[in-house]
Amino acid sequence: MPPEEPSTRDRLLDAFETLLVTEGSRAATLDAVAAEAGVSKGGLLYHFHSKDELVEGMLDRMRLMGERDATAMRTAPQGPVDYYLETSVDSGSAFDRALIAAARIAQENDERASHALAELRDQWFAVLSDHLGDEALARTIQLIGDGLYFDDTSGFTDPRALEHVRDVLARLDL
Amino acid sequence: MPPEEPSTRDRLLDAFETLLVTEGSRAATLDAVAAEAGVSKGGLLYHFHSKDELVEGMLDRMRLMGERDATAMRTAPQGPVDYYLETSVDSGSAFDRALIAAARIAQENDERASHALAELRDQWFAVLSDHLGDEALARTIQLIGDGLYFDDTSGFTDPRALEHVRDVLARLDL
DNA sequence: GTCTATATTCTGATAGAC
DNA sequence: GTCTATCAGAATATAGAC
Repeated sequence: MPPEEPSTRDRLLDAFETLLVTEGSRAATLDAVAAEAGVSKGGLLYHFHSKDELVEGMLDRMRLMGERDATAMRTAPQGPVDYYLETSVDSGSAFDRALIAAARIAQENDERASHALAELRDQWFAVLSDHLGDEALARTIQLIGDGLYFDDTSGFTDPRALEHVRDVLARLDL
Repeated sequence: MPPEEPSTRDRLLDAFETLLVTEGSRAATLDAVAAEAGVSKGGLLYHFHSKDELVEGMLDRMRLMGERDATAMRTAPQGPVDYYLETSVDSGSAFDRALIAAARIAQENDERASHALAELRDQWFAVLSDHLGDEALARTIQLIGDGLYFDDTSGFTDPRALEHVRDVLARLDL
């Protein structure tokens, strides 16, 4: 069967994430989300009764994608380290967008978002640590990934950053 | 002479930064900033005619602290690398608070904030690169610093992170 | 399921008293 | 320099028509 059109509900979550990522949390109003998704505010509020429910819907979807990502990382042909570093620079994937959006929400002092992100990080660290058998190295690589991610989402783009990291890791026989 | 009391102007900038860092940009309203600084909204608007001027005042103050930080990094007794990594975990200093606050503003699509932060990053990279004579290593260390900073400001605290990084850098004869 | 209309509160900003 | 009073517009949310 052909791929289904995204439901209005999913288009609303997409719109919410897009606004959070590109314009920040102050711009992600119900009005703006509805307009971005091409529905009225009343239409939005039928699917999500409040802004809080919009946040919860977004985090639920992110957690689902997180499960799949951890599996992909464990079984990646290039190995978990390279998979992790590659996916730390924003590929524009739906998962990346969800992660950045959740980080924006977490910064507004939202415990649910902070907690969901912390759980994802713990999963990633477990995969790296299991694979490398070296906690210090696993943590350092996670920090490099965090740095790549932070730079990328902050607009500090160095196109050669990943190449430089691989160069340095090679000196550690990785 | 004794240290001066902070001016109302400085207390307003402090309050703005504190709210941005602890509760995010949505919470940093003029009302909230005035209350946090212990003045009325009218009092605030005497010193800063608009929210935009508040942002500019904050960035100006941050740039000033940035100049001093770059000098301190170049002349640090423990060397630039360790100085940089140490100051990448939030020490609670006024400069750290300003950096985090500026990052929050930058995320709201503010070019002035993004540009000011990019200039600071270029200064830090120049000091690291000059000292190490190795661009790949300098960039990797900057990424680790970014990761430490990101984790710290996101509430992902690993008290042994810095220790782990030092361990790995030692394997590179640093 | 989606829309329009409306109520309520919040936000940024002005004017003018003290 | 700081305050109170006030306003226009935005933001979240409800009610009810279609």
